[in-house]
Amino acid sequence: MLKLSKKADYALIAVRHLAAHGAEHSHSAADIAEAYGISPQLLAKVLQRLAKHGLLTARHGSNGGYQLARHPKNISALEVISAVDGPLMITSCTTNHGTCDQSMTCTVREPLRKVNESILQVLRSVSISQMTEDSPEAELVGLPS
Amino acid sequence: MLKLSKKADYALIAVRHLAAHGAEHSHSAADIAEAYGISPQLLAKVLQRLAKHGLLTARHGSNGGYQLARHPKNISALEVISAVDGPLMITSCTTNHGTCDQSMTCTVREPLRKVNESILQVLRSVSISQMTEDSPEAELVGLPS
DNA sequence: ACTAATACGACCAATACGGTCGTAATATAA
DNA sequence: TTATATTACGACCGTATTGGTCGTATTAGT
Repeated sequence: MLKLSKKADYALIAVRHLAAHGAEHSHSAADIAEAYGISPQLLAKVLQRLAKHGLLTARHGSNGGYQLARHPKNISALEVISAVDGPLMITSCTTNHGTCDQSMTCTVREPLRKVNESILQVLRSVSISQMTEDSPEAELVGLPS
Repeated sequence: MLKLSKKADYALIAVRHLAAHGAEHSHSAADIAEAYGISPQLLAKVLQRLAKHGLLTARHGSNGGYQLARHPKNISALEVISAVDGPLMITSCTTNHGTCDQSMTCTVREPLRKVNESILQVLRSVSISQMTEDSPEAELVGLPS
């Protein structure tokens, strides 16, 4: 229903947290989870995926945890979301059409592909650092006036 | 996972079909369904919702069916989608925060609300008539260069 | 060694979604 | 005025997806 998963939500929250609270020291999954009342185990899995995709660096052991791998200015919301949820395509059968069932001569595929690309562009244009500063101005993102 | 439902897909296909195939006579749910290999009953329900939201006009009885209620130029993809899937909000807890569980002081809510608004704007900027002409040009929609 | 953390896969439970069925209402045509 | 074609609508079910847990291995610091 065009809604992003809770995992993606959590991922954004966590990454934003890392960006906002000193990019120096690492934060453990448990700490972050507690700060927002999220299940620690679930958040752990989410953070693992983010680390696997190179968005975070992980350190084991005491005083370990996660850190941003890059400057928050260079991490887009899209990266975070698709790291957790997989490639974002708005329909079941865009681009690599992974089973556009029926013949259906799916007439809306092409227009929707463009819409999809636009949404990607929106998400791509939002950086994590933009999300930390809950700027009062800065209305719509990535859109013409 | 930020994907639109099949019902929304079907709705777009059907509305586009009505726009493309003579806005004069009506088309029955069964006819449209057959044309694209969709379950007639399911499509019927979808069309009913579209009619309920004033996007289509319905006529009972023989030679009845559905017609566009407005010129396809004045029907946006957003209207079609949200008629079928309900109001489009990207997170579980945007605007009318219908149960942003936990205290969580959900830090990403505000930034995501803006992203949501941008996506709405993209969808709003795509008209059905735009979807009928599978224009080779006209790349990204609703986005700045 | 002990402990604090990540890593990861298997697994379960709840919800959402796609799809069907049955029945009523309504309009057209014969 | 009867038959037929169609919309209208709610209840229902099976399956797929997702949220969330558990157990265990691994790695690093003290």
